[in-house]
Amino acid sequence: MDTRDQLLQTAREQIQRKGYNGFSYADLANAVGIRKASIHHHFPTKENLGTAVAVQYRHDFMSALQSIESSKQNYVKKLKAYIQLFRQTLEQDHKVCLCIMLAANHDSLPDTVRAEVKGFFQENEKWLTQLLLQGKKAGDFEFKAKATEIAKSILSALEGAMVIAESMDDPGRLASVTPWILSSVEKRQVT
Amino acid sequence: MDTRDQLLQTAREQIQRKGYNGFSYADLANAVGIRKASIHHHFPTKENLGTAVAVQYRHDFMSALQSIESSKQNYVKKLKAYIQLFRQTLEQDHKVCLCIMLAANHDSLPDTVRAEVKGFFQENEKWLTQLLLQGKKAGDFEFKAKATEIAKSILSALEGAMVIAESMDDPGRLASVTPWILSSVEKRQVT
DNA sequence: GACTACCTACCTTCTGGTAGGTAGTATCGG
DNA sequence: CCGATACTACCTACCAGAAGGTAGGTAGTC
Repeated sequence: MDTRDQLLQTAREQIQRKGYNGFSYADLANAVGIRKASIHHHFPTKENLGTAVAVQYRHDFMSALQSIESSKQNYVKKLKAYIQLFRQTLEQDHKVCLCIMLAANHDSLPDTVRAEVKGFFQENEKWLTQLLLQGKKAGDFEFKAKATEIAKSILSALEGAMVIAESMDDPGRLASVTPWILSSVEKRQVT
Repeated sequence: MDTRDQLLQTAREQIQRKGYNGFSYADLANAVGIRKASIHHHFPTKENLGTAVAVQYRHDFMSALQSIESSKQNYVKKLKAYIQLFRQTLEQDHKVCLCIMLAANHDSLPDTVRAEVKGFFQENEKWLTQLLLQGKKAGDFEFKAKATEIAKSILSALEGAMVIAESMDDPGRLASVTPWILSSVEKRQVT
C-alpha cells in the first residue's frame, strides 16, 4: 500500500477513535512513519485530508450496501446484513462509524466534510427506506408507520449504540439492539 | 448567578456544541467576560471543570427522572415525558445531550469525566428498565424482549438521533423516532 | 529538465497552566 | 474602634508544548 493510502487509512482510524478535533498531523506522521511536513505533500490541508477520508468511507459503505442489495436473499436477511456492517466495525475493528464521530464534531468541521457526513446519512436512510418498502411488498416485513421514519429510527439506534458502546465498554450493545430493530418490522409469526 | 455557576453553564453549552476537545479556556473566558487565568481560580484544571460539568448535568437529569417517576400518570405518559426531556434539549435549547458528546470524545477524556458519562448511561438504562417492567405489570406496556435490552435500544435511538439531527439539520428527528419507540412497547389496541 | 516523495527548519497561533500581584472584604485580638 | 491578618476574586505577564502550515532543499525517477 502506498503512503497516500496509508495516510487515508490511518487518518480514518484516528478519527473513528478520537474524532476530528482529536487527531493531528503529528500523530498521523508518527503512526505512518513519515515526517509531519510530508503529509502536506499528499494532503495540503487538514480539510483536504478530512474530506478525502469521508469521501472514501462513504464510497466504501455504499459499495457494501450495493452488494447487499444485489444479493439473493430475503429482506430480513438483507436487513440483518446491513446491521452486520455496523457490528463488524464495532466488534471486530473496535471502531465507531466514522460519520457519527464526525457528526459529533459538527461545529468544528469544514463545510466539505460536513456535506459528506450529511450525504452519508441521507444515502443510508434512502437505502433503508427502499429496503423496507420492498421487503413489505415481498411480504417479509410488516409495519404500519412510514418507512422513512422507521429508517431514521433504525439508523439512529445503530449509530447511537456504537457511541454508547464505546463509553460503557459494552461491545455487545449492537447485539442487544438488533432483535428490537428486527421485531419492529418482521412479520409476526402466527402462533 | 455567580461567576462559578456562569462558568459551569457556559462550559456545559460549549461541550454540548463542540465536544470536549472543541472547547477551550480562552473561549470560555471570552464568553463569560473574565480573563483566562481567572478560570483557574474556580477550576484549577480542565479536568476539574469537565468533571464538575458532568456531575452537575447528571444530577440535574436524575432529578428530572425522579420527578417523572413520582408523577401521577400512566406509564405511557411517563415514557413520553422521558422522551420529552431529550426533545426539549434538542428542539428548544438547540443542544445535544452532554453525555453523548462526551462519549464521542471518549478517548481524550480524563478518567473522572469518563466515569460520570458511564454512570449517566447506566442510570438512564436502569431507570428505563424499571419503567418498562412496572409499566408492563400495570398493563400499560406489552413486550416480549428483555426489558434491559429495550432500555438499551431506546437510549441508543434517542442519543443517536440527537447527534444525527445536528448534522442533518433535522430538528424534527426525535419526533420521527418517538412513535417507533412507543409502538414497540405500547399495548396493541384490539381493533 | 521536470516531477515525485520525501526531508529539515521554521512560523504563527492556540493550548492548558503558572507566578505573582492587587483591590476589596471579612475576621480577629487589643 | 483600630489595625493586623487572611481570604476571595480577579488581574497582567508569562511559559512550554502542540496545533496546522510554509519555505526551501535533496535524492531518485521518468
